[in-house]
Amino acid sequence: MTPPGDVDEISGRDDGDAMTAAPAPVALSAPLPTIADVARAAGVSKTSVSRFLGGALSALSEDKRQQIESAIARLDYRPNRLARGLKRGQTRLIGFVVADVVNPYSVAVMHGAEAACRKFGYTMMLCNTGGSRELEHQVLDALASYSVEGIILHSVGEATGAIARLVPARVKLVLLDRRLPQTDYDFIGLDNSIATMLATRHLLENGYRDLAIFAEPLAGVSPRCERTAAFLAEVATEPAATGGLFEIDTTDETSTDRAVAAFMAANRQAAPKAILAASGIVTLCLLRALARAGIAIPDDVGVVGFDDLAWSHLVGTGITTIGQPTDKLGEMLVRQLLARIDGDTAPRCDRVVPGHLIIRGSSARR
Amino acid sequence: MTPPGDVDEISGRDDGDAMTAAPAPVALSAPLPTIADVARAAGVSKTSVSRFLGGALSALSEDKRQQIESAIARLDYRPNRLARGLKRGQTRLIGFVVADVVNPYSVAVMHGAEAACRKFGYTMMLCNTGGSRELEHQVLDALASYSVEGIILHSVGEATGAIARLVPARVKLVLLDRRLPQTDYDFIGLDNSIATMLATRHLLENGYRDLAIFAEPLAGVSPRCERTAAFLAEVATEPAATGGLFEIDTTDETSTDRAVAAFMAANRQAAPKAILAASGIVTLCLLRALARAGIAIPDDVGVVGFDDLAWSHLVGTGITTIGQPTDKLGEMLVRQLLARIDGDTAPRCDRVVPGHLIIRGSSARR
DNA sequence: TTGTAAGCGTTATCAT
DNA sequence: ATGATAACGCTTACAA
Repeated sequence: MTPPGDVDEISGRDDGDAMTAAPAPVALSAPLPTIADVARAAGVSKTSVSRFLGGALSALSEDKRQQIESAIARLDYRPNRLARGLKRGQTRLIGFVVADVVNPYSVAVMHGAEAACRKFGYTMMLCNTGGSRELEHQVLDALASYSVEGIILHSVGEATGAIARLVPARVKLVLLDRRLPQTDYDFIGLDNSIATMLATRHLLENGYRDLAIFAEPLAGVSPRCERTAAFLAEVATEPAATGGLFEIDTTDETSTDRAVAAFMAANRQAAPKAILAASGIVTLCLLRALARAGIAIPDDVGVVGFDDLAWSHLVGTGITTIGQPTDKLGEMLVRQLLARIDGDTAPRCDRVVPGHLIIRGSSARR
Repeated sequence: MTPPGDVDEISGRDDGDAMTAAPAPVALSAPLPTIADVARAAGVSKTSVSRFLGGALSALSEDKRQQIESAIARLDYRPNRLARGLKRGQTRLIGFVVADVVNPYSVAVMHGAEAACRKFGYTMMLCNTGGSRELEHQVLDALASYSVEGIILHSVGEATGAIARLVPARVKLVLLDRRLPQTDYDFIGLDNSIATMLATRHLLENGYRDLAIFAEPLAGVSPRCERTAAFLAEVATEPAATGGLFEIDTTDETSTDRAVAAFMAANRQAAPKAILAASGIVTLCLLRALARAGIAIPDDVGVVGFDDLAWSHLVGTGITTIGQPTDKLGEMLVRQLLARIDGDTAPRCDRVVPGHLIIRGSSARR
């Protein structure tokens, strides 16, 4: 079928390797076929092949179309995205910068975002900052150097020059979960006020009166601040209730131990106590500390935690949690980015999704 | 300081936007500076700038070196990695293809791998296959189209054409956790035989005699097969003990319920029962099923699970688990890849790391 | 030590 | 409908 002259030198240049009857049609060290190879094999110009690739079918005769199609299949050709990106400025790359990759919340959102990226033909570059400003700076620069079209940023909590520098690089940015004060970047996250109110109200309604919110050092990180503020505001609506904030260092066990001891030792012994953990990590640290101290849930203290984790209902009689639609968040982030990439110039978007309370044994009625 | 003529037209071409006193030195819609811009600003050739960038300091006069350095700083220039990759064939990109991004095991390894990538100047592209052959095929193709230099593959379990196609594309491959029969790709994972033996022996030594291993359908997936085989072999060393395999569908609760019921109803009522869960996901499903059935751990049944999860010690009196050095695995994977990229042609590497048993209450002595 | 020029694999412009 | 040809931003012979 194929004239011998057309066959692009597949002849073995291998030395030593005597696999003469190799099933793979391509020699091990053959250079990858380029658009030029396809053009030659199909007897057309590179331009025509490019048109075929770009879907400009209308400007192609059925004749050539078939020739090209078959040549592509024969050579197992696939376009080089780097070259395409360089020329067209469309890399179809999206960066996901996360403060903590092992945080189940981030992972869950990442899951949704990755799926959305793939759905829309994008590929995700993942970077972890570990909560370090320096690293965040570094990875944002790195992503920009790859000409990603957009970045989803779960920031360390403050606006940095590295973020500002994305703008001239034409990289679209959307913030996840954490707002950046004084900036007007798009934002998507949880409706912290309502979610916190829901949880706090639930505790109050179930008879808890001496409340506390455990959080990582607020340090201006928006969800921590918002949750704390909403918690205190809600507690204030119940005259008989008190509420306080305990900041803990999640990397230091004794920190949580101390906070727990301080809270449990507080005066109002008669008032049923409960703790709202402001994040999944804090929930974990808190539960560990309570276990170490031999404090019973919910008998000695009620517990509600942000972020519904897979194991929430396995601990004790189950931990009451605030769930977030993480997959949906991931998809929303990508969609928002793609809209901007497509030229959407609407004013800053600030979209929040509602959390839902999943009531389990840890906040049982008192 | 800077002669006016040297300043590359920063002059505002903005229409409408009247931010005359903008703090950012670069106009919003200015094209990014290229190596040519730097060369012009520094009064040297592109070549010299490229040499500077490439660290060819020896071939550069101190004079020009400073000029270039200052020009780069002035323009806030950063090289375009796409262009560099296209020309040099070095993209500094590594793909991580994982069967299940939300699996804590994968996440933990990813954490280590991401850190290693960054350490060595690489950036990670993350793809999730959800265990689908088709998706694996698709994402491998996508990664190849970006000319990643290497891929870490947590495969769906079988060798596919998509994997074979990476070879002509000169993409290095290293398998994580799951071997691919009939292939000779580099492999790094857990020493399943020893880890399983450790866990099984522990159960036997603690008096359990009626054992079972719960696993997802083996389907030729190597860790599942190896763990099951090692489990059965170890059980066989104890004449008074019996052991069986229960395959469960982790996406269907009733599947685990049925398996648990079947195992618990089995004859040998006198023999203390214990279950070895062959993965973190299975452990989770198992614990849920036991909770639903009201079966007490370890009184009614002992439990040991693969993969040490953050919450392992919070459930009941703690779940005995087999921990893996996941961060180390991640780094090993990247190092292996980089070695191959650097031209290492050593024969197929098959490296296993030892797991360690973390003994908690779920396997207490009978 | 420095620079010129030719590509890397695409797409886009402009002819034809 | 089709095809030269010039970019995209960079590296690298090869010259000087």
